Amino acid sequence: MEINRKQAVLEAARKSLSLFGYKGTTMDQVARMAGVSKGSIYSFFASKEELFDEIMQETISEMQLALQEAADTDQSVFESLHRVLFRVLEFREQHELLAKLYNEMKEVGTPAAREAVVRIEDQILFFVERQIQYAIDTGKMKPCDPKVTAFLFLKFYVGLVYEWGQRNTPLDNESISHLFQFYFGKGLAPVQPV
Amino acid sequence: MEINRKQAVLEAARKSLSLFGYKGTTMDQVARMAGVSKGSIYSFFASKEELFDEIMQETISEMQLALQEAADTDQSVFESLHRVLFRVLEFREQHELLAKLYNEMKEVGTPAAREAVVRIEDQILFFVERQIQYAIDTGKMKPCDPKVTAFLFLKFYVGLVYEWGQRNTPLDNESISHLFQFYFGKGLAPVQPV
Amino acid sequence: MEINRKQAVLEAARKSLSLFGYKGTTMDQVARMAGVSKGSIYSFFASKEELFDEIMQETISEMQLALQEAADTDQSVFESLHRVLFRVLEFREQHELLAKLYNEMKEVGTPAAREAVVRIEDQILFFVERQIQYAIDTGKMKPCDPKVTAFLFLKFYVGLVYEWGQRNTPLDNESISHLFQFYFGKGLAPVQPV
Amino acid sequence: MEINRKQAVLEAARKSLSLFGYKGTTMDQVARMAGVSKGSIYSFFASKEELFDEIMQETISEMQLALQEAADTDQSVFESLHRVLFRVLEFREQHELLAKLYNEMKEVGTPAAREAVVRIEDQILFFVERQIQYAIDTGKMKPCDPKVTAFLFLKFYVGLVYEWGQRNTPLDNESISHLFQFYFGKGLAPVQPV
DNA sequence: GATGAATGAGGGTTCATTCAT
DNA sequence: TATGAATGAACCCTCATTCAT
Repeated sequence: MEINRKQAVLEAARKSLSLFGYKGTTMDQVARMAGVSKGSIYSFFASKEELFDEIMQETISEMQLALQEAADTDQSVFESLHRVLFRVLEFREQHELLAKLYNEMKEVGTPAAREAVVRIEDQILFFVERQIQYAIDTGKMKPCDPKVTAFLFLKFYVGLVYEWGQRNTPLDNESISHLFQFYFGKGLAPVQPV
Repeated sequence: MEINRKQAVLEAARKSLSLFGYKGTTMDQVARMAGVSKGSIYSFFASKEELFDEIMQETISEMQLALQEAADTDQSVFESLHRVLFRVLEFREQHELLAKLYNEMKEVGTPAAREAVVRIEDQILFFVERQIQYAIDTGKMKPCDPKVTAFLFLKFYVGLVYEWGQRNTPLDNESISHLFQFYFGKGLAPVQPV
Repeated sequence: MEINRKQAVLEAARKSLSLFGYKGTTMDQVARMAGVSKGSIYSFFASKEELFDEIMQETISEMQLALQEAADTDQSVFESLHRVLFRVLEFREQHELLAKLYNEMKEVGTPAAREAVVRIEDQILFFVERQIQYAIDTGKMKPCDPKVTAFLFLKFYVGLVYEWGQRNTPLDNESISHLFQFYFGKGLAPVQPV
Repeated sequence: MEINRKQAVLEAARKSLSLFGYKGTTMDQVARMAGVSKGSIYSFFASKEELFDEIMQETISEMQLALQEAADTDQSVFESLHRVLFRVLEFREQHELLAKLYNEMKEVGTPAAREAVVRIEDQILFFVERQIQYAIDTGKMKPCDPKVTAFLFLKFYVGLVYEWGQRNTPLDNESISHLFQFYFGKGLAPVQPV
């Protein structure tokens, strides 16, 4: 039973963090959302900060594992790239959470937590960057700055996947894949530009 | 003299909000930064919330005005589009502030303030959307969903302008303009795809 | 078996009280030190307060018994006096504990517990007082206020026995006895003892 | 007005500490006793600990100053000794407070505060010790261990002055002086004083 | 009007006590 | 019966808001 209760706390905290941020999340609220008492939270986590550190570490570990898996299988460039970005899709909420906390934590976070957020972002970016570089080298992509391109790929994905869905009909994964190919692959200029 | 004092408060509050967010901003800090007493703030604004509502309204008004100006002058489609997006660039910080507060305010903000943030985003998006629709209709752009495209344009801009600069060498406006044309105009696919 | 468990709790509680005081002693700590569960403590004692009341009562009973024994045996005045004070020596720690709790309990203690502490002190003092009065009456001691003298005897003993040892090399019982005779014996003995 | 309020807080805190100890003293209680709000305390002192550090430092400074004054004036041994001990009398409550906190602080106190308590006790003892040593050297006192004797003098005084009065009719300073001379004076004086 | 000292509700945390197992 | 996970009242501290000067 303990594991479920701890998980419930983590779940509630994750949700509250996404909705209200670090300062906006009170232990009372987390306790209420998790259906446990305030005191119980402190039997699992020594402090509010440690609770949120654990959420970060957990999220980061999951993402790292996913990236590793995606990177390990050797396949064609575009497939690999898609796989990685789709992996990121699956972590849409976690990613959003990290980004949010990253911003708020500039002020209050532990150095360790902030480091971790920067690291995971960097890892994703670096992985995408390598795929792009390889695509360029093998002539599958026009020459471009791989760092900037990787950054924009990520923005594009997170935007479509997470933010678009907040105020419009969410897009399914296939649509997102098509849009990705449409905008980045072909460009918007008409074939015979005026 | 009163107007200057009120402006100083607004300026200080805007700065503190950008740096520390809503909860991280204390009235003491705003008073100190503005060089006025805490009591004075309350002679201008009934509450912390009202102060920040006013900042939002002000920001939104400025952005609306800028958009209006950009929209009013009748010019070729791409120029108009660029002008609008460049206008948005000039409000990079305000925009970031709005986004930040929008997230944090989900909890504490007045409904009015939250409405306002949504509205301004919608206005920008709608304006860009119309430009895109017009470009499509006149054959200057490949057929595409104008709503999604407008959304991605904005993400792209905000990403390059604000977020890229947070951890890399910031890009000047010209570079951003070139990158915009490069990615969206031509696409990344090589001319003779393999 | 139950008796042993209860005794273990009492022992642990007494130790923790000596070291950390009433507020500094947690039920968790007592349970850990006694090697029983927290719940078990509550099967023996209705509350933290009752547990410590019982420690007081127990300590007081032991001291009363010792005093009674010392008082019952009829011997010469000085011997009797010494025996009583040496009895008190043997309870040095309990006595210290009582004094400590007495002070801290002013706030939280039950009236009964506080009464008890006052009573035991009074009993000791009264016993010593009688010995002194008898010594005066039989010309073995210079006339003096027996109440004040009893009080000072006790201070003297507790000071030498408990407090001196906290920051200096502790004195053995014989040394203390000598010092007692040295300071009080000679000072109070008449020039021509009867 | 501020000074009075701060003084009121110090006064209330000192009182509460004497009555209930460190843990038994709540900031709410101090605020109530001082007639100020809880928040006000924190405008004078950064934390509960700092408040009590200040009380200790203050007490210690006063006692040091008093000792210095008493020590500086050069007079006959007994007079000087009395003056010092009477000085100590005047600080009866502070002294009691220090001793109490010293015990409780073993667990929770800052190292600085604990150091300070030990230091002041040592200073008093050392001063008395020197007086005694001098008295022995000049034949005004029987040979004895000056350290132990100093310790007992202090116990004697504090006992008579502070503790006796808690449960009996308090003694005035003159009575105490007489008792001191009666118990220690005669006992220690050589039969044929020089 | 301008000031900032004063207030107290609310947040994080601890721990005596309870109760399902 | 014995356990210790769970509870929540109460503690220390912060900060938006008020009001005497």
